[in-house]
Amino acid sequence: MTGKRVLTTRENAVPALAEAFREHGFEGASLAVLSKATGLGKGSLYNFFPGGKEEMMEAVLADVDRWFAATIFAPLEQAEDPAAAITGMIEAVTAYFRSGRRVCLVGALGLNAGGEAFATTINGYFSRWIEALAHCLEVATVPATSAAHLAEEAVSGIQGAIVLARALGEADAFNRIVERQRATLLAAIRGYATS
Amino acid sequence: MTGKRVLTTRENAVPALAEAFREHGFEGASLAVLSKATGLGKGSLYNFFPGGKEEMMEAVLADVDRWFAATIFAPLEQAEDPAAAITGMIEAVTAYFRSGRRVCLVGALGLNAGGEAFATTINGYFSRWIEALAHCLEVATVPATSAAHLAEEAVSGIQGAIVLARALGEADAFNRIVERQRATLLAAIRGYATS
DNA sequence: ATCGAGTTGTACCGACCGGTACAACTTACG
DNA sequence: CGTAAGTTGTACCGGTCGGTACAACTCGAT
Repeated sequence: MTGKRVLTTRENAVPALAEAFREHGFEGASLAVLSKATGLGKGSLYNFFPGGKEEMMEAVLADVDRWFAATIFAPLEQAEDPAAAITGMIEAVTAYFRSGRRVCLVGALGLNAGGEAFATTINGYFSRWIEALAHCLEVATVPATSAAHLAEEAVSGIQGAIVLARALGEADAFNRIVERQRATLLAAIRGYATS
Repeated sequence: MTGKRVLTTRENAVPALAEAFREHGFEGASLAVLSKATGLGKGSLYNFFPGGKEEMMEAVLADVDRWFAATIFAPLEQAEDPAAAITGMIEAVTAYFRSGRRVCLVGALGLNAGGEAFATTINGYFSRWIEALAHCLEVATVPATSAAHLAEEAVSGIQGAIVLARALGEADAFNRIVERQRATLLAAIRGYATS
């Protein structure tokens, strides 16, 4: 226990790894790419992440999950002000995904095979998001089944907005779609719960 | 011009290539994978696709585009019976994507970098889909701006449904979401065009 | 100054990558 | 049957993959 943390890098490198995985995918992000992205040599990377790429991705996913839990899930779950929580979610998501220019790491990982190793993490990410949003809607006037459907649709819609905005190279498409999601959710809160 | 087509394979191999690209992505689909998927050796593959993987993907995308144009876009564009065209679109899409178990090749290609080489094809696929659906809605009572928004939202929603169903490993999620899209579109046709 | 735990770059490994070359084969036509 | 165009498997190329080994280095504690 002499040298503690000389330059403290492991947690420091995670955001750079996340960006690299987002841009190139899990299989596409070679060690050369990850090394350049972090500024660390292979030796350093394997020193911090002995499990290799898989452990790096696990660390990234844990970091992403922590961020979403604190910034998005928690406000929805406590839901003292449902409308504000939903508006906050939309704004946070728009900023985080940079209007669709930035890919959702978890969603993309679930699409391409090779993400099977992280299946439970991926499932948990979306499950918790949907449940948190549904709970927030239930705290408002929305009945349980409608809340579940609306939540599922909103989370799905955000993912679709990312795909479409990327495909069209049109960030405004993301903003438009997500804004409509917000309006739908807020309308439901105000008592227009559909069947 | 003696040997015509001995076993006529080029067009015959495209569906197998498409499945391989869907399952492994563009970068993840190695020549070994493609060879096994098609049952053809590397020599045969390069005989039919001298441009390598890129030409194979182009052929696959052209095939996908042909299928969508004939099965989905054309009925929307002629739109003699808008409601029937929309219901047909939803049913065809559900069958094609196997309730989300099957990935949308074009959407996934747009997410992961490396699909940049096919950017215009990807853009065209989604643009035409949205425009065809919007035109179909316009043929019904829906005003132009609402039609454009609804169409954009529906196509985006289908992509999101694929992402979510895959992430949750729950095919029913796809069916639920897509069914709601159908209901929304048909409701709009019946005159409930929103702002 | 010395030591040792922690950190880093670099050389290297076998495996596999996309792609090429080419000999062996199949087949239609004369 | 002979031949040539078309098709196929296989060996091979340089390069890169993920991962390992290890010597050189940093730096706080003594």
